[in-house]
Amino acid sequence: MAPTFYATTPIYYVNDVPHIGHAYTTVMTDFLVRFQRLDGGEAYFLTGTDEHGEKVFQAARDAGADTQAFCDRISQRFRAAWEMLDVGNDDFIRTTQERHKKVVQHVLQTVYERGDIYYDEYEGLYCVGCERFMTDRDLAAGKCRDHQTVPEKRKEGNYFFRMENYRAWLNDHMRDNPGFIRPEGYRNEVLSMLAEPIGDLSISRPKERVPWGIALPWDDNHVTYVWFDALINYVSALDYPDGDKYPLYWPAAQHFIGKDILKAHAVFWPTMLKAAGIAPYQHLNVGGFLMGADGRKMSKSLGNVVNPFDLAAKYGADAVRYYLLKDTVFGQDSSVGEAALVERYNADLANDLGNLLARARALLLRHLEGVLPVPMPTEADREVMAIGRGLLARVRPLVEGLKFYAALEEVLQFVRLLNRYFNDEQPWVLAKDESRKERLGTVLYNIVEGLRIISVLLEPAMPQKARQIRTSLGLGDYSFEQLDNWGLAPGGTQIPAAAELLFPRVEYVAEEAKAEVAKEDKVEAEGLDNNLITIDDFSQVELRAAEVVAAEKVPKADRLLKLKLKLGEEERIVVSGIAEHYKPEELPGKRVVLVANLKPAKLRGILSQGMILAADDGRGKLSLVELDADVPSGSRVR
RNA sequence: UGCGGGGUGGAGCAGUCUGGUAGCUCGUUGGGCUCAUAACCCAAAGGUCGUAGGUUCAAAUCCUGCCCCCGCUACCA
Repeated sequence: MAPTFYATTPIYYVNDVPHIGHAYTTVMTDFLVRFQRLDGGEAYFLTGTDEHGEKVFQAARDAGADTQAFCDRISQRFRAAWEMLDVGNDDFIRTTQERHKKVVQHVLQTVYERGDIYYDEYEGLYCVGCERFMTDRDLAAGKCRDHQTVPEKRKEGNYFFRMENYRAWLNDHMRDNPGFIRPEGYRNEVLSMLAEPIGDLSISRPKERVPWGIALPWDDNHVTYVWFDALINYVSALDYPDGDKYPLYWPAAQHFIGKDILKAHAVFWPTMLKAAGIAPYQHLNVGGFLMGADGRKMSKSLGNVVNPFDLAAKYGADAVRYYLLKDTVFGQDSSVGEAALVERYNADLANDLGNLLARARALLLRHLEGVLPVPMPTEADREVMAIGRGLLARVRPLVEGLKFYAALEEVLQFVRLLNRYFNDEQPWVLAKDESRKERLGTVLYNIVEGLRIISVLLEPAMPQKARQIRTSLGLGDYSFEQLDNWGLAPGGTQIPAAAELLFPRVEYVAEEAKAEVAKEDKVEAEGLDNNLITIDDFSQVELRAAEVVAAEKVPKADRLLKLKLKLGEEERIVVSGIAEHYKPEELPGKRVVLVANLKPAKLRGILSQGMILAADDGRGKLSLVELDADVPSGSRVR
């Protein structure tokens, strides 16, 4: 690997508490950093929190907290989270720190003076309730989704970064440096973004609207937009431009991110760097998403959310780290769950690795007084020795290619080979024959020596357990340099008589998961108590029986059906999102319940005059509320 | 609707860029061993690599059409 390595995770936004997505990216980064260090290189590892912007300001206000105090609290939760997962970051930057603000202003000033920032007025739809401009997705039928009000047209002055001017340069840079963004799929995605104009980037917000941010150095009435602020953390943490760390580490910068923030890191950030006269980073390593055990996006209503910190408390940080590295393919979406973790843990760690250590220790203690002998290798030992010596050479390129799962599997294959060797050489039989004591010693030595190599190669994934393996064999620490030599475990070493079981087998009890879900449901139900409405509130809703006269699919919409309803003499058109649950032809004749006094809204160009009721099972399945056929249409429903 | 990812033995996944023995883990069946955490070792069964075409001496891999699943997105009054 390269002699120096500067690795960063994203700085995590404090409007959310740490979750498995954060943990995933952070563990991958920590693995690579530890690998690099053991491989004789130098590494500097940065993580931190992103604390400015509108959402944080609002979240603090909603929580009734002082903004900075709110940031302090959430930021601390991230620190604690990484401690819990044994993440060995060198620095933890916060965008509200003075050292960061200073650098953001310096970079802004530089780019401004170079003429790449200009002022422009922007007119858009502004919702007073939300206190922000609306995008198309915030609007439904011309109204704000949250406030049901028509937003007003408003003008706002903003500063813009001439990002478009750097599009051609970035495109060329990516062509010249194929590994700039990896894996390749994400590189292609960015290249296709760059094939079309990317526009200029708004980099400021008026202070009266968003007071929580870093003031622009030349205009105190504006604060820096969060992305322009946040991305700079990667250099501000190195005390750019004058600090010692900057020239040392920046040329070796590698960012690790999840695919959700690809554009900001692959397009905004390199063009910002170029405009500021800073060299681009070396690599952007993009990870996929972790899905629930069912392969679907994690969500509370699906009950498939995996909490890595609960798992770490239950099975240990190393088990969680190993699982995330071994059972996912970096760059691709992977599904994760507790049952799969337990299966992986039992198969790889308890049965194969832990058990190998236990059986070797048992024989050493019983027959050789716990003293590691000096080996006398024979022909039968050649395969084990050769594969053990060559292990690092096979693992390293896999790690460099970000194929962590394959790198760990390579090590596990060697663990399995040692178990086979154990069975073939039958040291427990050798022990019964005093004349074969030397052979017994050699076999046990080879297994210990194999475990030494294994423990060092697993150390980036499982720092605690790796040391525990060596401790229970009376061995100290080693670097990768000491792995291609067979025989470095010193003969004569006394192994400790007692040692804790390395990885006790665990059992996954599915019932516990169910109990958790029940608990969550209960909490949600209690939450509703505070949300009670009066009978008067309810009577404002006019529900009526209606008969479906006709139904047809709305073109170019997956979920929508256009229904013609009869309410006594009256006819109504209603658009309903039930197309995935009901076929148009099965609806005519059904008596349904209509919310008759709902304000009409346009959907896919069709005016919908009301809404029909359906039960939602929380798993995306809908079931219409139906009435007996003898209820006359138009009847009031109460 | 647009964009992206995926469909490989019973389950979960590699392999696809750089065509040429379909690999790993779990599970199943039979056997071995008794040092060890009911673990370890051996053997076997089980795959028309979503589908239909095309290119090629040769396709899981390259090209085209289609089907299905997932994510974001439009759309759930």
